[in-house]
Amino acid sequence: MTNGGPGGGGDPVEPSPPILHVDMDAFFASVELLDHPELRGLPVIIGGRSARSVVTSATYEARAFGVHSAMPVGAALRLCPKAIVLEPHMEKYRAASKVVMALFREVTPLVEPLSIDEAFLDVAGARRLLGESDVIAQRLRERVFAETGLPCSVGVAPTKFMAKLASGRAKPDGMLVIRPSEVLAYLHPLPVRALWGVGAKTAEQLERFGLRTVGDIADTPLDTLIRAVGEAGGSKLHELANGIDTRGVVPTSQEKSVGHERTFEIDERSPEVLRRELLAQSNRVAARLRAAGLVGRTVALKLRFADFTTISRSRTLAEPTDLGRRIFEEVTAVYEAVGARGEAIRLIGVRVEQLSPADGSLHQPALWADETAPSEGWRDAERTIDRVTARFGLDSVRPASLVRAPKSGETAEQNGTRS
DNA sequence: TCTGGGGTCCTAGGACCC
DNA sequence: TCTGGGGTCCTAGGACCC
Repeated sequence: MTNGGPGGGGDPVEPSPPILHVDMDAFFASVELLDHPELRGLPVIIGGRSARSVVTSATYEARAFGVHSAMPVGAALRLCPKAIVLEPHMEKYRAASKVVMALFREVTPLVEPLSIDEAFLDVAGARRLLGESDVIAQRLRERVFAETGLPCSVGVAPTKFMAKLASGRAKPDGMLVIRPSEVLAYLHPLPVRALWGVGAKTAEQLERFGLRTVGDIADTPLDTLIRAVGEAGGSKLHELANGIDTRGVVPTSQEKSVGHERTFEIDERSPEVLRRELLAQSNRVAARLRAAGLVGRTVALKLRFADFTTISRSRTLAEPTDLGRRIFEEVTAVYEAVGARGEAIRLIGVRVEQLSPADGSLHQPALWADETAPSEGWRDAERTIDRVTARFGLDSVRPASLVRAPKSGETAEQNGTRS
């Protein structure tokens, strides 16, 4: 309104959109290629060598054959017999992740890591110093590649959801800016599957209501959507489909749970082996809680049987804990209560939920103080183990099966689903 | 070569309290 | 003691994401 130009002149310049979504391309595979330059240009798959392992990342050369993450390695090799399979090295990926996240933080402190290989950046404030957001994004891409040799794609948009959509469309090694005025035109022709939170089941459900595109959803009354997919999902979908996404970029948020699980190469029936696995997992969960300065109140057991049916049983403690011994006690009691003794177990896992800071800042201290006092000895002992473990680098002995999949694969699939 | 491992969020029912 | 409704916590399962 303060603007001079009456009527004529150029249309007011649209502000450059404030949100960046940076997504590393085929992250694990790209990191491995740094150590194996001779494999560049070839189909490479990252995955374990056990019969039950899945693809956690694949180069674009492999994806051209239809390979994507979460696919069993065997199936991937059937599609692409010449693919080279490399075992994952999580420590390496975590280290690379730290480097790129640090580069992001040089642009703005408002960096929200979404997983090991992607993050949102709010550059609204950085624009005055660094230029328009598309310039920031392009420089960041160049910088990341120059410093790490790793390619990434960036989406630039007015909201988190649109930025993520844009980075997906920009892949690989690209950038896409979606301006506020372009949002709806961009969004509405896409299949519902493009919406955050719409997976196979929800898409199927929406299809039953005749809803195929994002535009269809935007045109549907809210109460119909809620009938289709539930209260929360319906409202979320309605907003996203109309380009509304009010979530801010939040640099830090507290973890809600910590867990470990393992799928056996061959289904396990031995109570002794399962007990030992629960003990090892309890200790690892506890060590991670202590390292993060957290305690948890709920201990959960997860079991997957030979036929893939999966159950979980949990118990809430009177007092939160970060002790492996306590977690183990509880989870074995829960396991015994299931009465699955002797059954073939495919997967077993331990998770601790309802986390809070160990210093008790959010808890009333006194009530149970007397009862917890005796366990302080154990806590000291476990802290000592943590220190020794860290000191001698025993962490790096952890099995390579601690794998987190990168976000690859999804975009190829999305592209494919368009009719 | 059937289906990993790390998570988050939502729903629904029951207990329990007011 | 024919009977309601809201709020919160706990548990189990499932969808979804990377």
